[in-house]
Amino acid sequence: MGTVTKALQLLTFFSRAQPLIGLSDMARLSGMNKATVHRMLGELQAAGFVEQVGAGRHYRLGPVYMRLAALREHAVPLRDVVGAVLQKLCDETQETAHFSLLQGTQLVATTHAYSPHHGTRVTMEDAQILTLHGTSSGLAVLAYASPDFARAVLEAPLPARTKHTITDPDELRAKLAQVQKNGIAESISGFEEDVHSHAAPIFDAQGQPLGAIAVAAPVARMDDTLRQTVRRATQQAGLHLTRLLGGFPPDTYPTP
Amino acid sequence: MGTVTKALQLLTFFSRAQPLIGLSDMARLSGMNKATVHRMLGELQAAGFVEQVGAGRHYRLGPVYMRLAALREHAVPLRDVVGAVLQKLCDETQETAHFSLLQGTQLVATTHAYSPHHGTRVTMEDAQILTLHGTSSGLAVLAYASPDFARAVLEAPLPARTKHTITDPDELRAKLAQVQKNGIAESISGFEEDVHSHAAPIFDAQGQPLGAIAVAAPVARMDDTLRQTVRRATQQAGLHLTRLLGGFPPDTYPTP
DNA sequence: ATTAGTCGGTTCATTATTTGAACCATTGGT
DNA sequence: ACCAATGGTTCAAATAATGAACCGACTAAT
Repeated sequence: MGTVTKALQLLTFFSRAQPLIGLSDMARLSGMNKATVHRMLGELQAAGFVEQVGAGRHYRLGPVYMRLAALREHAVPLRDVVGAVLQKLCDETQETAHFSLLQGTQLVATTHAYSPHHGTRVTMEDAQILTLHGTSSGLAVLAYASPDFARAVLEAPLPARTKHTITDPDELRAKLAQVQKNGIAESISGFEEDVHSHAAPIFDAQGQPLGAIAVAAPVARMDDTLRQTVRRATQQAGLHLTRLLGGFPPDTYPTP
Repeated sequence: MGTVTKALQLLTFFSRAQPLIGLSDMARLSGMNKATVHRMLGELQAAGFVEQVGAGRHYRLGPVYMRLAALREHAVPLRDVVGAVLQKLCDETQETAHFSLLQGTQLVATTHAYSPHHGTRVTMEDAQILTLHGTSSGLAVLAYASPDFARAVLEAPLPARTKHTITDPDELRAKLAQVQKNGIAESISGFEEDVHSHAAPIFDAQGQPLGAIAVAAPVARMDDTLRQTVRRATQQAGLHLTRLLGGFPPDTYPTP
């Protein structure tokens, strides 16, 4: 492992739970010698990637990231980042993958990727508005939204898009509890007939859900093998995208 | 110079004008050997700090910055970053420094730092609203705001806070041209009597002014020496803060 | 008051990594 | 067909990274 890699690895130990790390801790965490870590932190500090909080105390992430993040966003707009994750999820599952963004109280499916693997596939309209109670994406968001928001949604009228749409608030509450337990939401024909979909929430920097990533397959194709694949891949993609967007799953989010 | 420093230096060559850099270019820019640069970019890429756009093509900034920027913001809120810059500016000039944020059409002075060096000093109210045409901060913002915004402000009634407030639109337009030329705005007793202030605009990631950083001194103390010091320090602080906040001065902004 | 165990930071001989000139294989322009 | 770029690779020589031991300062417990 090269020196640069080792130095950059140090940055990965910072987290919201541990924004300040001392020299000895860092040496322990990285498994490297204290002197080595000290020199590396010195170089990282000189470049602004890390800074020391007081006089000779702990280290924390430095001031360069705002600028670099802005440059990155300029070079690769979020749309492209989302698109790349969707493409990968789509390749892994061979089914339609889509991303939806919570805009106010509406969940809008903004981006999608189709798999060329099957002749039949679930298709999406552009900027389709998804119901919060009738889609897996909606349930994924609701399960991690603020209690106030979820209550408001469940107390409002719950239209049935299909004859399978769950419209009973209590039944929905039970479903949300299950989503919270598994970290992934599932909906069978609740929005479109013959569509079986799974979704994972995407979180912002405050740990609030900002949208969801989902995989939608024809009901007929959803056997147990595919279901396992989809669930695993969707949850991973969700965590990955959350991370890429600079967000953080809340502490209550289950680890896969 | 350590290897880590050299590798991190590579990241500084990316800019909005040059978001994609090839191996040879990078070697030229850094003055290092191509093989060295190649290995470093490889390590940076493995860590996600850089990525390759196509198959074996140019490099661009990687996906890690969103996350790191979010962590940094969590550890050090913007308020603290602004505060640190103000404190430094205040120390350098021995006068009151303040930062104001453009909120809609209102410019609000959100943070300030006082120098203990003099018995008399300019004091600020909390969340004081600054006029766009009567303060140096306002002029700094106006000079770099969109033409539509500036026109709308100049066509609206221009109240005079003091007898020195400039209220003639043409005279103001001339002043704005001067600000655009120098990159720094100046106002003498236009908002409060006996206050002589200088301000530099702060830009967001789109190159739009989001606020200003300013130094305000009693008129009596503003001799030529102090004026030079203040102008230099304010402009530097402005550029520095813009950079720290992930913003970019527009191409039209003069280099000091 | 003494001790023992931290901490951040430093030293320097040993070691392993980095370095760079020369070298491919491709590509695009003339 | 050629030339001059490009991205990428090789390997002996040069250099920088490493880590055990050490320092002084501090804290908590004895």
